[in-house]
Amino acid sequence: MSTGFRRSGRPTTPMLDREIIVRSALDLIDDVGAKGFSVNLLAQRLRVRPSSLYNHVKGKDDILAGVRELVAAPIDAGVFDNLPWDEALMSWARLYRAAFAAHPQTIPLLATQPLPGAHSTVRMYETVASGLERAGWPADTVVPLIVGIESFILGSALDLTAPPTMLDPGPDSPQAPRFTALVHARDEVSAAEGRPAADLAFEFSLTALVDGLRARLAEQTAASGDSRVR
Amino acid sequence: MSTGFRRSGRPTTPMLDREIIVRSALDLIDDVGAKGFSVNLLAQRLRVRPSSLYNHVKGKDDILAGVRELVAAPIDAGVFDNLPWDEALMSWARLYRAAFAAHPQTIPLLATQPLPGAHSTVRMYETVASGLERAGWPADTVVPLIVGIESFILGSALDLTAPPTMLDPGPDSPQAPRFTALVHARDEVSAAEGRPAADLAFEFSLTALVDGLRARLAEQTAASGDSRVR
DNA sequence: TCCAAAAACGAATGGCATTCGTTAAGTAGT
DNA sequence: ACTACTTAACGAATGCCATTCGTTTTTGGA
Repeated sequence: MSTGFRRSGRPTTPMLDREIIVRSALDLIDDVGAKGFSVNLLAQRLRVRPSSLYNHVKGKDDILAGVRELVAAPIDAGVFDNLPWDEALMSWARLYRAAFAAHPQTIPLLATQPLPGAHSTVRMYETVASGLERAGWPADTVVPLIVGIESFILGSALDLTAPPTMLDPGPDSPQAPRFTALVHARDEVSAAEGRPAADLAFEFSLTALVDGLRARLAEQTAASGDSRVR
Repeated sequence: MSTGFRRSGRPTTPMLDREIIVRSALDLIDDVGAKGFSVNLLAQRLRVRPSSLYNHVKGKDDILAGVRELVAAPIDAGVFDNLPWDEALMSWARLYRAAFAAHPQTIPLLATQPLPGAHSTVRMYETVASGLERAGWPADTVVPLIVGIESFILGSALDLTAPPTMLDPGPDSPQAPRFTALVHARDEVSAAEGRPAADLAFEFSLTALVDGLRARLAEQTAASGDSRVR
């Protein structure tokens, strides 16, 4: 019968490994938010002293890198192998945003820190880039396109962390009558369709962005007399 | 002759006010980066004990809110009063991004924290929203449009904090041959034009986004038989 | 069987934001 | 001019944080 604490010395069965730590960290962030997350609290949850974690993990940044991999895991670029580039791009963008939307509390923690050179990440970029190149995008435009849409996705993810309604101090703010009215118009549509306003904004701009890209590609292939597959 | 330190008690001439603190904070962040910034270090720069700051400012978050106002000050939505909506939107987006690009170290600090309800911010939204409404955008689409383009801008600002070149581990990474080649193609264009790659990506996608928006508006006004100014 | 590595603890370090009590100087009212 | 209040600085203390190091115990391979 355990007395509830453990003396010094290696335990008979290990309490920790990287996997356990990282998964528990994600749970903790989901529970207490980015601001509340700390290594000490994580150790407490794992029934372990904070210093024990450092046998498996380099430090807080390393833990967050692991959390990032976990959150990003469901982002599958495989759609680029099966769909036309424009449909694939939209699917990928939705998956990407949905992955972060599933853990909105992690966004402030993960958005800033530079992305990991993890294999999975590089493989994803390779798939997306190859798909766009195959579709006929000029070599020097593929990476800017990816960077641009990724910026949009990440910015939209950040938007998820903002308070749900943009601004609504008093019954209506006399400072910005038009803006206030337009926010209400948006909210009504959101309520009528039963979808969060942030989702509608994302779809609206994603559609516009991809429409614009389609037009640009058509223009470019017409000008160069190029004829590629899809 | 001062001995270099000050005893307790109110000083003969005040050392601090909110303005001084906030401006110095921005300078400090520009110098030492988001990670290096701390209230203690700021106090040290101001030749003052940390606790003195709390006579003028509520805390670190309050300081950052002030920094945000400072950084965002040059974002002028006045273009919406003088230009067609699409040109105004692009000008505004460039100003917005440039404001953050002028202080890239602040981005990790400011991107996450929810935006302030400052008067200047609300006024800006009012101007933008009114401009778009005047141009014929349906009431329920104006706010989604603003949210979308703002997400893109903020995401692009975050991109500025990332290492300049996206990925380039060895001479070429065998994991992602196409992607690596396409990064190089982008870098060559960037070098040839003498502009940072991030700028080109921003312009590329901003153009596509606004192109898509233009098409959507044309479609909508045609469908509804509407005829507005501009 | 012995020994190095692994994996836990416990104590300590230095940094952090913030609070509180103290002190001294301006300020307003009598 | 004396008093009382407010202002704005200091100094000490609190409680949190991430991280390091030395110690202890157990495991697993030679």
